[in-house]
Amino acid sequence: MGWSRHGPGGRRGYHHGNLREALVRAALDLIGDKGPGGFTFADAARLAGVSPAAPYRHFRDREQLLCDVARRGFEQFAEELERAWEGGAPDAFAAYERLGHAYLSFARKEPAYYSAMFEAGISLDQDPALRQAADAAFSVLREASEQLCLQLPRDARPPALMMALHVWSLAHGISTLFARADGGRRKLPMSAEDLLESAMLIYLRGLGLRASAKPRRK
Amino acid sequence: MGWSRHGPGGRRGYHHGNLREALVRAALDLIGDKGPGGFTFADAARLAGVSPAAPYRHFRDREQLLCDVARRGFEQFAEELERAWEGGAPDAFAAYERLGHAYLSFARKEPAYYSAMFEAGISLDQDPALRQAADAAFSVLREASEQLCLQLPRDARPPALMMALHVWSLAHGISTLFARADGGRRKLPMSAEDLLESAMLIYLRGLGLRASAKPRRK
DNA sequence: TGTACATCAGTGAACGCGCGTTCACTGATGTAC
DNA sequence: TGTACATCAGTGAACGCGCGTTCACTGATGTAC
Repeated sequence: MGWSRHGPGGRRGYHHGNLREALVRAALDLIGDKGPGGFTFADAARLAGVSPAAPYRHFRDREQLLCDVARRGFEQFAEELERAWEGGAPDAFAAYERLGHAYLSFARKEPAYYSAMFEAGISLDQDPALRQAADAAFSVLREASEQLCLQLPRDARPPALMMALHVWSLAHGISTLFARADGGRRKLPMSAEDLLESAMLIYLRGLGLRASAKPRRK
Repeated sequence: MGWSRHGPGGRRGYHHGNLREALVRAALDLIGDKGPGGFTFADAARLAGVSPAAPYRHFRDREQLLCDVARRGFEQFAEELERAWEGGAPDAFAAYERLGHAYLSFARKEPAYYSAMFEAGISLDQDPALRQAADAAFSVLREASEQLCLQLPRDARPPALMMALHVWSLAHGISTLFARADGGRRKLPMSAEDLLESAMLIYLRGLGLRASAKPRRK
């Protein structure tokens, strides 16, 4: 089955119509099932309903397809982080927490993208567009950190880049250890979301940051 | 070459003498080179200098070999963490920091073990000894957290298990993102070690913990 | 101490399988005039 | 509007390869007596 050319609304006949997209979606499906190492070019072709030679019209090889998947993943990731941060409104502290939630939510909702982005072992250097997408995603976190830092007195501000790296590491660690689709490898006394939120609160308190005292009601 | 039967001190002849060990070491070598997904049973046999059928005398299949590697990894990991913690002497705060360093140091020094343990996708449930080894490693961190918590006034103590999970996630995130043998995917303004140390300091400060003020000189 | 025998731990050939990749090809689509 | 032709995006057969696994086997080792 999969996204063969016979889907409703899709073109039919000799030409698939949108094979490139179909291959990407097939790859995502397969990565979700078997991990980034377990997906094969031939499998993707089969799932898309074309012959094993067809993918070569669109991707040089398996690696390039994976790379494309990762790039799309980073782009979507950046979008979702951006949407969660929303310029730091209404206040930076609350928005920063939303950012953390969005990170975890993406890892949970799109495990295949997340695998391709972080666990497929592809180098960011092999494609400028990939690196750019990855940088864009990280920038959201970095800029949010910068803005949040502004709430501290000038002489108590940590380097925002370091702060971003700390939070990223924390979110990535929790995502990979506890937020897998398979329910994680270890029983937790709390959800991965709560785990990240509590860790971020403690970390931010360590920096001298606290939730603003203003009432949250609008 | 590899650990064939002709190594100095090894037995020679028809019987390998210590094939089981040799296969484990070959697997580690291969995982180090190509990741846990890239190693094959046949490859391990070749590297150990035996026929492709020989490994079946010692391991049911590739999965079981991987599982054995992971178990050994956790055992060594637990040992090194234990050694770093050293009962929390001379003071728990300093020992806790050593624990963080030991975590990162293991991930850096034994990337193949680390991959097998955390990235090979093997379930901890498939082998009681594996789970036990993994639990033992985590226990070191949990017990250290408990002990460190005792330095806080009773009404300000966080759940030690949560604290252990936070620190583990942080260390794991930094290890996988920045402490890979390939130098990491991203240029850092600081070493992974410094990154972890600074994050832990901030986190612990957030809990109300600080380095003891006593002079460290003996 | 020597011998017969059981058991252990390898061999090497063979198999079926699926993958990546190539090739000449062909049906479908788009465009110039 | 119609036709010729170039280009595009697929097909399907074929290949070499390495893997996992099995099988009957055999050399080496250990043990009973």
